[in-house]
Amino acid sequence: MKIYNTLSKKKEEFVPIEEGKVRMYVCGPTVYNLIHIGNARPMIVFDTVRRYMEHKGLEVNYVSNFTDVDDKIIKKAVEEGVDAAVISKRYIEECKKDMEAMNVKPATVHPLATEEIGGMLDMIGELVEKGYAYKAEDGTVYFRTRNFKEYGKLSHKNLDDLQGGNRSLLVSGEGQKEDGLDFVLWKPKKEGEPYWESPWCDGRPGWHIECSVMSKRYLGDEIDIHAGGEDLVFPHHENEIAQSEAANGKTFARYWMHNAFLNIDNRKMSKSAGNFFTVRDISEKYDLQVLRFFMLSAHYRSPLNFSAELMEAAKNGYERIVTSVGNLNYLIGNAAEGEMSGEEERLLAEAGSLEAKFDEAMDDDFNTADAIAAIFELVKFANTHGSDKSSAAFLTALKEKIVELSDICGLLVEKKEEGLLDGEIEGLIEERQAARKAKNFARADEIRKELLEKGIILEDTREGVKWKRA
RNA sequence: GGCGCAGUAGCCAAGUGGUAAGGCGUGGGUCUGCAACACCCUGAUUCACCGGUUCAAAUCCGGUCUGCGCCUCCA
Repeated sequence: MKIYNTLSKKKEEFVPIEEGKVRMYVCGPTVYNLIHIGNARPMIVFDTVRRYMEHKGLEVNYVSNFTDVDDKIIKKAVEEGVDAAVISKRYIEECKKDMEAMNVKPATVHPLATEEIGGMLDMIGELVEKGYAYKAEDGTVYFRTRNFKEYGKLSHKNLDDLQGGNRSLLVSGEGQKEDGLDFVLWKPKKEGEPYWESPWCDGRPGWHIECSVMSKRYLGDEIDIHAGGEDLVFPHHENEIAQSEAANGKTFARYWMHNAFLNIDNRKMSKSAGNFFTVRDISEKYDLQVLRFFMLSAHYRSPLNFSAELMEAAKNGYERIVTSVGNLNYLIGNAAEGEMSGEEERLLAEAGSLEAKFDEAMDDDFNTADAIAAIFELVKFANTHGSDKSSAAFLTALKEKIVELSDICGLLVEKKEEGLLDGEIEGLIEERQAARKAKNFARADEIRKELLEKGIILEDTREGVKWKRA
């Protein structure tokens, strides 16, 4: 299995620290609002990475935090006149609902920044002790960036170039830093804000220290994979490396994975540009499986553009897989029991090569676009070779292959047995069948239209009437 | 200004030295009362452009154009 490592800018063979086990940390969202579709990309992408690793038999300890103390949360709390914890709690719950609808597995642990303050105080204290951090006049604790010699190794930046980019000294507190590159580990409270006591001042942690500490607490000093959106490479992840490696004296993470951004209509998504969508917005129009399918249709390191048109195409593509599985299930229900024929066994072996293609794609830095192409080829194969003459064993084997590969991508393609239709609708379907038999097609079409208005789509197949919800 | 990414059919998107996967859409056909589903056929002599290296390039090198990202909160 090869993974592209931002550190080396190369694909590297993945070798876990401990054989058979993976320690993985994914930077989670700041919970000040419903998550947007940009937040959804890393969730879906890295959940897929996890699923594939688990499929390969690796045990993945997957940790993803919620940042629940932050300026934006406080701002929102002030607006609503409630406690910051009310805001973060609310949006964590909402986020979990969205994750479930996208079929993103809950992490092994979802730590909250506010519950890890003790660890942060410890790490900051250690950094101060080792000379990597210092307290300024007002109690703010800064990281002494230039003391960490490898600073810039992840983002491949040169410290002096960064210095040039640091144009403004107007940012509050800037004047008390020893160096423009130094960043905040702990900052003093402001009136009305949540705070914790510390040896330096009453205040709250800087953003970067949170992840360093939560990763250490749940995964140890040295982990296999640290992941997040590409915008986090600098400064967030660079700073995490500096903090963790300065404090722990060990390599923080061996592999750094970053997903590219999601754009909307070829523009960066932003509230001010008015092209901002939450996952909840999308769920009003689409099954979120469609969003998941869409996200996986391109490689995670390529920018992905989102538009209404592209979502429609994704919906049609996703439904092609669902329809095929539905048809297979239908055929299985009506197929005669019995052995697979020699020809069927030969065909099944042929289909096996498509599974190999899927694995090969995923092994190559999680090339989900290629992996999904393999699923489509399997769908085509099943549609072509599965018929009412096939054995149940053959049909079942084909179906299971499609469902299993889709499941590795976190795509649910087998529709659950829908609840029984209510009597009125069933009556209409029967009436329509009678009308069709009597060649009263006008009435038959009228009923079909009526049912469509109730969200029931009818399809007359060779085997009988099928229906599905719109 | 510094650092970096990308440009493959109408659209999306794999492919990083050996002669262009897959999906969506379009058009035609089979099936079907019709519709839907499905299947068959339909698509780039060509991979932004110009040079170069090579027996061989979408893939490597140089240059040009275009779009984008990071350097500041951001997935």
